[in-house]
Amino acid sequence: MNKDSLVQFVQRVMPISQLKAEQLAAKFMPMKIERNSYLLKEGKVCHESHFIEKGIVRSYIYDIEGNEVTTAFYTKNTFAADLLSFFKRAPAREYIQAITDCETWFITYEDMQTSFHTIPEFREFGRLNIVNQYGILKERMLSMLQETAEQRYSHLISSSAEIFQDVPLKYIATYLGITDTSLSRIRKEFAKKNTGS
Amino acid sequence: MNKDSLVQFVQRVMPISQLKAEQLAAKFMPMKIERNSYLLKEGKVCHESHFIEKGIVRSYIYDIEGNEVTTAFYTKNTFAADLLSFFKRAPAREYIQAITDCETWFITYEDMQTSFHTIPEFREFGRLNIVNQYGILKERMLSMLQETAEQRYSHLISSSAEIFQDVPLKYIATYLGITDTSLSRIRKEFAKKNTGS
DNA sequence: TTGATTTCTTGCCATTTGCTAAGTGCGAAC
DNA sequence: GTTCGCACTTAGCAAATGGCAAGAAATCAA
Repeated sequence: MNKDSLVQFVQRVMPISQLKAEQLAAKFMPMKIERNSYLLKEGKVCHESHFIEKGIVRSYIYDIEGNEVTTAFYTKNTFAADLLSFFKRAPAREYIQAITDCETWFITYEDMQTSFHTIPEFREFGRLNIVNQYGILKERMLSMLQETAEQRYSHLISSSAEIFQDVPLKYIATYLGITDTSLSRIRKEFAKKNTGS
Repeated sequence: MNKDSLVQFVQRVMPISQLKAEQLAAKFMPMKIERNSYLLKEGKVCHESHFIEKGIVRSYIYDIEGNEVTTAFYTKNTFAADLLSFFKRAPAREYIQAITDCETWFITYEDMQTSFHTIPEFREFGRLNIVNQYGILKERMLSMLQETAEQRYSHLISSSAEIFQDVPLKYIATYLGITDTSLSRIRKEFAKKNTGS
């Protein structure tokens, strides 16, 4: 397992030399995570941010009635962490769980703080990463505001088809803000519409 | 107009001495904004971040069908800006408009970058601010995933009653992800339920 | 393999929300 | 004061989604 994809990720986030990008990437350590194991549990402080090299991860919380609600999926070339807990050093409300076996590059909060102080580019990288997460969330917020469940499903399947290979549909349903029953119906309709084409 | 509320805001975001907080606040300049005027228009890069001293601001975009969708309300003691445009120096998709006459303390991107380089506490303040915005958005995302429109309305009215004094209901409706028709019905039901108590 | 468990689908009906259109009320402009 | 425009409400019907329960399919463990 080499760091190419992480280095390339850094370079996509901001303009930076290969050398500098490799310097940033050097601060990350490899980890293998078993299917179903947890990167984070509710009540704990999130100490690590994981760049996913391979595998699928999801985060979820329990709502007031005790139902699981999937808050995010993390796949290849994304960072999995509870940003709020990680940066505010506060207990997490979420669980973060590996859905498949995963390989990640991770950094601890302490190492990141050290790098923030010593490497200006790291600060910029960190800030842009948070901003990008914010952007993703905002995009999703908009889709909740204006789109139907079927449209959200359609977008998800075209942007993240790989999720459907490994993630149980009931998790995808709560991510889309609907019940597994509704998702099942939507899939049926969707398949009908997209068969002929 | 003095900077007390801004100084106090800084101190709520992070533990910091009065003196340091005042140093940070010193970087902000006052501005008066007229009702209905724009802090930002779609296509422009967001150059300023405004701490709202007084007044109400909303941000909105046009969806694919050309309908306005309210993306956020900003009231006293919050920062109004298009984070994505501001930090990525990219054209904004949103409009940000004053709903009432406003008074703000603002900082430009350039001044902020300078302060980031020279004042470590400013970096921390900036980062925590973004993280907090992320947290607010995440909270709202969760409410979209799990709550009914009436529950979202109920929460908004208890957390931000001041919005209802000045903001047309049709803007609040799109913020809640419903039509003004539905909001009207919900308000009727809500009033009925909460009359006796 | 077999049985048990979980996931997914389906049907029925209730509820929520949207769409369209009409009507009401209020304030601004003349 | 009258008229116009805008915001808001209301009504009737259609579409989307949820709740519940039963059954089918897939998965897991022994």
